[in-house]
Amino acid sequence: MTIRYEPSSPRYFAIGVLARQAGVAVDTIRYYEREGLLSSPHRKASGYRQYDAKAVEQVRFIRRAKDLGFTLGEIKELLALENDRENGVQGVKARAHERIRELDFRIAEMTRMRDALTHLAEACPGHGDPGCCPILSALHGEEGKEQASHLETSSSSCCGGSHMKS
Amino acid sequence: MTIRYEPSSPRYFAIGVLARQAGVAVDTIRYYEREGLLSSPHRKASGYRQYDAKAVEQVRFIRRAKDLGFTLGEIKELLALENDRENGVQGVKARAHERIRELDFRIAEMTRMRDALTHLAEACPGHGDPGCCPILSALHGEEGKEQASHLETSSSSCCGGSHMKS
DNA sequence: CAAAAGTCAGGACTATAGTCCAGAGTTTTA
DNA sequence: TAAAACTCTGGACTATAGTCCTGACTTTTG
Repeated sequence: MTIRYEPSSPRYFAIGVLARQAGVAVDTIRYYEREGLLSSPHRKASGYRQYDAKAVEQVRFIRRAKDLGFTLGEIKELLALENDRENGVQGVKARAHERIRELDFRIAEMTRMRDALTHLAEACPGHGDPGCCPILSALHGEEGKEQASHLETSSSSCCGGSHMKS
Repeated sequence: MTIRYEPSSPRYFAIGVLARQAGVAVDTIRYYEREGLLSSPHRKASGYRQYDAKAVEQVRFIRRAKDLGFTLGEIKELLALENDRENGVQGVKARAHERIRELDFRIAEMTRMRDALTHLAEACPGHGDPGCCPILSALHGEEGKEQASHLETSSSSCCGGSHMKS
């Protein structure tokens, strides 16, 4: 009857617990294992999978990376960094640098996009003539005097300055 | 026989040209049209689609957004900004701000990830004891003294400082 | 100790984002 | 003008990333 707060929490737990902890479905865990993203866990005699806290972190990592737009294949690459440790540190460095370059690229692109959108939001003040903002037009490629900047030139001479219908 | 450099380039071109210009397959263009990402273009009497320069920008925009990890559904949302212009500027602002928040989040997450990887690359100097770097261990969730930082705490007391096997 | 809840493997099924035909008509070009 | 290249619609097919189902077995719990 004494409620135990699991002072030294039970080292191992079942797949359902892992799933709940990591915020994914049980099937997803098994799927990740099949796909080689999660190494086969220890099994008890019954065949039940046994996980520990590390597994939770692993699954969460996969989730985060996936949400950031990485494919499972790419995530496997990321996780492969760990494996490379056995092949020597050289490979780790190289792979890490590849990943960093890719991340830098994505960050830059996203930042451009965000800046363009910020401009858009600032420029159209929520009142006045709709159709005023060149970025808005650029988004879809409106007939215009200048070639539409189309969300990619972050700081064109935008609504902030002087703009008026012809 | 006089080669024309198309001084005022032909306003319209066919789907194949658009595909080449935008760097996608013809089928992809038609698919985007079916899915409502691209508005139905003008057709000539024969039924052939007729595109202009704006279309190229539209497709490129879709591609860029997609490469940044947006789903076609999300991109449709982004493109809907343009449509909202007719519903007034209010909606545009709101949607733009939503998108901006989302982009900010992604950028932050990616930056964290990149920083962690940079640490990893810097810490393991390409020589010495493999298994030295706590981030590397953290990546996969190694048995360790401290709870693995697991690529998410960008500046833990990492290899840069003092680390040694137990 | 029996029912309820959880887990197993394997395979079928889903959504997204295309990709690839087939057969017919259209445009270009040699 | 005839062949080559292109485009049309509609439907079948692919890869990715799961999700769901079945029937049997295991563990928990009342």
